[in-house]
Amino acid sequence: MPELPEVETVRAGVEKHVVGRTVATAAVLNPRAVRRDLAGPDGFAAAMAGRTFLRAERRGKYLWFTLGCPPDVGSDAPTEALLAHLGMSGQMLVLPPETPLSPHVRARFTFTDGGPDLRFTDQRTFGHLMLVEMCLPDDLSRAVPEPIVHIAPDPLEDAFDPKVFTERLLGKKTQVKRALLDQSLISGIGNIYADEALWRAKLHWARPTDTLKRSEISRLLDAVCDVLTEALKAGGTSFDALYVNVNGESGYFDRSLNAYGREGEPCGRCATLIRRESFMNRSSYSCPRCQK
DNA sequence: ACTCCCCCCTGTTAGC
DNA sequence: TGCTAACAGGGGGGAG
Repeated sequence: MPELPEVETVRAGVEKHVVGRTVATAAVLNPRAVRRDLAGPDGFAAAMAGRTFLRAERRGKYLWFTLGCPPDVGSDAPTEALLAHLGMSGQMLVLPPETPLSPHVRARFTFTDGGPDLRFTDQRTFGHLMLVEMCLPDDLSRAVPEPIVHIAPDPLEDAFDPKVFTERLLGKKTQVKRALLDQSLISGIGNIYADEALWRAKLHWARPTDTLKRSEISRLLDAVCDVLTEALKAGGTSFDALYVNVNGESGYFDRSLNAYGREGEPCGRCATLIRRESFMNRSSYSCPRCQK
């Protein structure tokens, strides 16, 4: 599942292959891929033609490409971006134009240089694309696409402030894992890395946030940063491939997981068997001894 | 205003 | 063997 490390891997890969190139044609093969774009499939496709990919950026699990305008559009037009979320199964494939379309290609961009296509491929269609305006959030920290101004900074970006996070966390009346998954509080963490960070910090997922000590929050943040950084390092080895392929389930970081998906296997610290508990109609994995 | 939960979707797998 | 049901889970939006 694409969480921050996987999305960053995709961002870096796409940056390498499409920045500086100009879209010749855009085609939406499944309208659901642009369901959040008010212009609809035809409007989206028409508006993307002639645009130049300028920069590839990311916050949490969202990535976007700032766009240059065609020459006939005034340079004072607001900065726009192609915003993407990979959902559960989204991929950004860079492939030669003659490559046959796989059944799950949802949107396709060809380029004026005749080079490789960009194909948004998404088996389960939880991901989406939209053409949006950039805007500055209230704290003026960093320009982001308008639809994601409510998404908090992720722990690996400069705009992330541990003090702000700590105070907001302490003010919440919820469980610590719910808070980690709340993208408006801290972004980029999904079910896998939440369990991994909680295991490293020796905290149980159901711990009420308003009972956390500041030292525990600090430990948790360190664990979050460590696990995301290590996973990013492991996932970053595929940058040189011609296409950028992300499949969280077969990712390189699998071997390094200490809790997630390891029900019945021994804890790496104390050898107690890892347990699985139901949580929000999903699974939470933890060590019964280390994470009381 | 805040928290919680359902639902969107499809391929794989477990179970009867 | 063949079918159904559970499961994977990000996040919007509505209910409470």
